[in-house]
Amino acid sequence: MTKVESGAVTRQKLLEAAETLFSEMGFDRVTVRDVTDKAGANVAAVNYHFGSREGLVEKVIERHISPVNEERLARLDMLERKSGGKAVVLEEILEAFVRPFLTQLRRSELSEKLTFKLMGRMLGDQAGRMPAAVEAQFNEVVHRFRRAFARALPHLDEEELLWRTHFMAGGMIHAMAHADLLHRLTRGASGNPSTEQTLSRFIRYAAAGLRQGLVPEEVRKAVVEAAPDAASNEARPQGEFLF
Amino acid sequence: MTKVESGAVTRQKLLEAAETLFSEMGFDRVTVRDVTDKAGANVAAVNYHFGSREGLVEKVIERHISPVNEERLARLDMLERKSGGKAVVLEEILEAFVRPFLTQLRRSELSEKLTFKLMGRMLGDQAGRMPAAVEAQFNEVVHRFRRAFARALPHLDEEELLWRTHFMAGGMIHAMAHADLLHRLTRGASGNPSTEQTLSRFIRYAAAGLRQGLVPEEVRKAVVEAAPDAASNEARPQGEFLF
DNA sequence: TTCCAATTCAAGCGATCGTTTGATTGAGGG
DNA sequence: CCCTCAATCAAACGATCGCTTGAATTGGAA
Repeated sequence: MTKVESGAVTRQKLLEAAETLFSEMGFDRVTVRDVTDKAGANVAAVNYHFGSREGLVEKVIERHISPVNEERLARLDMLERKSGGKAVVLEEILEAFVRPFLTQLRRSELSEKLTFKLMGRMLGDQAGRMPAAVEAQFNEVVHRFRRAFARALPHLDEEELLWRTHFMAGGMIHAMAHADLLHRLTRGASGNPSTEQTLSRFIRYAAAGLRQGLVPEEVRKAVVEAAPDAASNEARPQGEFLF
Repeated sequence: MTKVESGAVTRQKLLEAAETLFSEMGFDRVTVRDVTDKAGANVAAVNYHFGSREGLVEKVIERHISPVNEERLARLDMLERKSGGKAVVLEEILEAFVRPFLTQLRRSELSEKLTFKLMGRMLGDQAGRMPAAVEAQFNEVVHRFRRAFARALPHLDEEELLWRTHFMAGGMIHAMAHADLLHRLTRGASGNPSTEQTLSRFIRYAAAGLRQGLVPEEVRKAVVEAAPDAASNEARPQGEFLF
């Protein structure tokens, strides 16, 4: 093993051990020694490679969240380019919003259920543990998707939309956090439950809830054409909340 | 102050201090000394009155969750008695499921936003912090409401229902956990946002999602009458998950 | 008043926390 | 060959953790 490789290997082992432990026990219950023991490294390794315990936590979060948010924005970009000025279909927005988590599944070294549990912990967490860069990314995601939802659901005022998107995000986060349990409960009942099927279930559920109260198509069209870009001059609400 | 009162007062102060701190910082980040300092009590008071730190945590959880679950079951009882054998309307089940949290608001000494935040933490938490009695209560709640939902939504198979109810519960929990933020974001936009309005929003959102794909009434009736009690002999899934 | 039992208190227990230190290691370049 | 320097290590740092102890305090019973 070369000299430069050696450090990178330990660093990687620390990250993987931390990810596993964080997903199983939560960020607060895991000690630095838990991580270094599992990684087969010295106690000082965490501070050497990540500066501090919190530096390790932030790196773990960033490595899992950033690719998701990037793919979310890329997918939404593509949808909006494809639709050419018209509102994107609600189900497509929802897919752009959720599918990146499945992509991340394949990228990760962790098992499927641990990855989801970790995601659930990161998003459900109230403490401000997000690195500044990730938080800025979230602000962008929130802003972009909010506008997309607003255009796809022109019958909802700003406040109603805000609450409904929160109900939606909460369902997604909660389902991820407990995906292992749900899969265990349903296994055997109908064969092997695929994550793909769960994604489809969620999109159908959320789309119905978001659309609720939708006026008939003819009326909707009239409203949209009367105020085709009413959502563009909205005040951008300051972030703080995650998706 | 009488002798017997004195101990009860300190005990109460400890509980209230703990509730506030837990809701603000989470169960893990609060130390025993944080609690006793805020309560103006001695460090030993927690161990004297609650046996241990964990005993305090369990008492706080029990005091907030148990009344909610009791009211949930009482409301569902009443609905089922009222409907006389027929399936209860979905919106009524949802109200029986969520409204008890608003009742608890008035019972609590904490502010509205802190109570909700505390509820969100307790329900969203992955760690098994629930006292055994509360967990047994949750099992009852899950079982009873699952049956009620199954009867109100006969077009859904067991697996689909399980996922949808999880999406529903996640939306509720997430909204409670971030209720303070949401109210802050929407305040001013449309006057004073009432919790009552939020409850109504949630019920409409969740009902639409749960109903999604519902077959027309005539077909549904035929299905129900062909297998009027198919849900009664289901295997009762072991608990573990909360609502 | 005397006594008792519940409660509160200051002090400190051992354990464990995140972090630091200074020595040691070992592969790479001259 | 020796020197360099990133990397790892054992050891220990001060701080803080939950919890215990034994004495002091308190109000009500005898």
